[in-house]
Amino acid sequence: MVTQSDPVAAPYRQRATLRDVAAMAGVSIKTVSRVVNGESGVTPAKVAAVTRAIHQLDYRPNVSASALRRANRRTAVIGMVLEDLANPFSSALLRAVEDTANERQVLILAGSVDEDQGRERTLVRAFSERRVDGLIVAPVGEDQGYLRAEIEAGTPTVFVDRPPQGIRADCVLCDNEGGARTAVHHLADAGHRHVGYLGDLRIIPTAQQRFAGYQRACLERGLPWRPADHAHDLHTVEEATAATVRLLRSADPPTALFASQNLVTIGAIAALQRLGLEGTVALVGFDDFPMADLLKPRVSVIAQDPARMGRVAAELLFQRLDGDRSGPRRTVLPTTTIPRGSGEIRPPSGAR
Amino acid sequence: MVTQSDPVAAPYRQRATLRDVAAMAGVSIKTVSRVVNGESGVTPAKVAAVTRAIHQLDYRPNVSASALRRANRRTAVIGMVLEDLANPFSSALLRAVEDTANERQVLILAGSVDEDQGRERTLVRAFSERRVDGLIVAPVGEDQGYLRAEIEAGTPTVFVDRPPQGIRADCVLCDNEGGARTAVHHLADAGHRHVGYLGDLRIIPTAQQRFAGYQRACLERGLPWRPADHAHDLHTVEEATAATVRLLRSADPPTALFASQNLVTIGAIAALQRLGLEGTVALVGFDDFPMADLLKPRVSVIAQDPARMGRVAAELLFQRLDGDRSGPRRTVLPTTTIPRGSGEIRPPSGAR
DNA sequence: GACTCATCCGACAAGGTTGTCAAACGTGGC
DNA sequence: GCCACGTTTGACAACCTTGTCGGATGAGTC
Repeated sequence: MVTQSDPVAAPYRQRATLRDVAAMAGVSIKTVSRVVNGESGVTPAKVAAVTRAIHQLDYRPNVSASALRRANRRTAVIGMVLEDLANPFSSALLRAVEDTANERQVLILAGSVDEDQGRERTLVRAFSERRVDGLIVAPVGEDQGYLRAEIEAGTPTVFVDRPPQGIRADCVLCDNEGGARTAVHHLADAGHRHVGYLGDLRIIPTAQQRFAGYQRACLERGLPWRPADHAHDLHTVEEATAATVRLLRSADPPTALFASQNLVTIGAIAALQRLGLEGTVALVGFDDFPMADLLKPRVSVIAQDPARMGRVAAELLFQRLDGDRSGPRRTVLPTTTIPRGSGEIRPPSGAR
Repeated sequence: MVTQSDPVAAPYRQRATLRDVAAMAGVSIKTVSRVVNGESGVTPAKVAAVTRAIHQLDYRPNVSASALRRANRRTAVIGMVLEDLANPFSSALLRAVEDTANERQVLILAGSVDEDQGRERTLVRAFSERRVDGLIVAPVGEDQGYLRAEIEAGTPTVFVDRPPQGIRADCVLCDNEGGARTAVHHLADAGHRHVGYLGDLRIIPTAQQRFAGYQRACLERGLPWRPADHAHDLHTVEEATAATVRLLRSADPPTALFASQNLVTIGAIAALQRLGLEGTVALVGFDDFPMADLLKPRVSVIAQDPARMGRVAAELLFQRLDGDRSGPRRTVLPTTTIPRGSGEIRPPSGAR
């Protein structure tokens, strides 16, 4: 790492305010305010004088001061609480919300919580202290009751990805149970009777729902129920790899795998490759990921649509901001099955 | 998509202010202010009364109003202008900056520009109107001179990934030329004499630098210079795939490829797979990507370290905010070569 | 010329907060 | 009981803006 530096320092110039512009244009500050906000009732001559002064001084309105005084108090900023800004799911959500917010000149404050409940609360508090107009929250904690005060104070809040607990509020979810169920049906359709389950932390509601979907499909297809084939609480690629290896080396290993999450799927693939079984053991993952169709075999997935989820959540939030005071709304988005190869591998002919 | 809704609406409760707390605690608002800010000179009895009132009213300080009045004017928010919040490079940068900012209770406003110069400017203006304390900008425009006013007004600005043009300012870059040069040397070491170049939009400075590195290495190793082997201005996976196919189907195709960017690398892989040449034609990509070591062959890359870049940039920004007024600093981070297989494929014995 | 009326404009207060300053209070020494 | 001194406290102004309101101006009508 190379750092170059050269010595210079210029004095800071104060930023111009309405008062400065007014002085230069020879009008009152209220008139400048009128021009800045495009209000009527200013003669063209004064508009021109003010506009000239604004450019000359490079005046920037102070939206914080404006929001403080303005009747509706809007700051034109919304807050987003996400699992991890660096993970593709969170960042796709963020990006979709950004695109929707952008149409309304609204900016986004975003933060990661990393499955830390305390962080979720401090982040919400920090946003609230900045008086964000609204919140979009992918909750990690076991109770979002603390958000009731925010919502009642007029900060609309939409939960995404995971439902809120301890409070009734707007949320946009994915059909986790249905998607997981479909995955197992898909594998059963290919002839598998013995499907392993690889799951995320059980405290996460979505993981619970996906396991419920797996369970339901097993019942529906009469697949044998063997707790030894269920690996739970896998939260990293490494954990998933290790668990997959363990599963496949057991006495009576599954002929197919359902991986309930992104990183878990990747861990499973790494394990399959290590054991040389990627062409033998079927695999369906929940949640699509980049490169899934460049791997060999190409990886079949149950895809969520985080961009759509973000868009729907943002649109709902803005409806609320536009005055929609109807009761809490719960939207469930469907999943899409993408067969690419790995999920269509048939069981070895000897398998029961 | 299923939406459920039920009809309820509660009236909004006004948010408590210093005045409300003061009234409840039976003190002046200034005393409450002192307690909130942990200033000395308040008797324990009053501190207790104020604290009780704060909890009872669920008081949230208004940091915007506070920043307006406070001497240093700090809002404890910084702005980040990035290429695309949804792409892994941008989001890794964002996340690293977040972690550094988090230690100081600073929040982040972030936005995507998508190679749109106009958007870069409107985003910076929007941040400036919110009076962010500092800016971290991955510039796309051809001139960042417009930022001089911001910087002179006391908003420290650090450029990342790409150097600013038209202004001398802090920046944190990656050694693009050196990394590209290393890639070609690596391929030449494996015996290749004929290395194709797949590059991003030539208006992007980093793309220029990487091409310069490619060129330099070709000269150093005496590799033949054939413009027909250079595909420029590839900005999507599809464009890269098409260009790669074209290159490899030409009369005298290269035996190795250097892909100057993430998406371009992925496009090249897709093309190689389509042509069945992934085991025959060597490939080194610039910038690592998830799954690179699960593909077959595993993909050799020149890795940048966006997390480190973000951390270094954030630290520099906070140094500036802490009063460091020394001259503009330019930091260049090294790249790392990660040989995984694709870059070590040897040319077919018949190749010149 | 007196009147109405609409338009344009600025004085003033307010939004939630903090910096300044001086008043009030308590303590200790004589 | 008086004074000096340090601590605690609140009144007030200010930060940058916008909402309210009333005054000034000019045109149009009788």
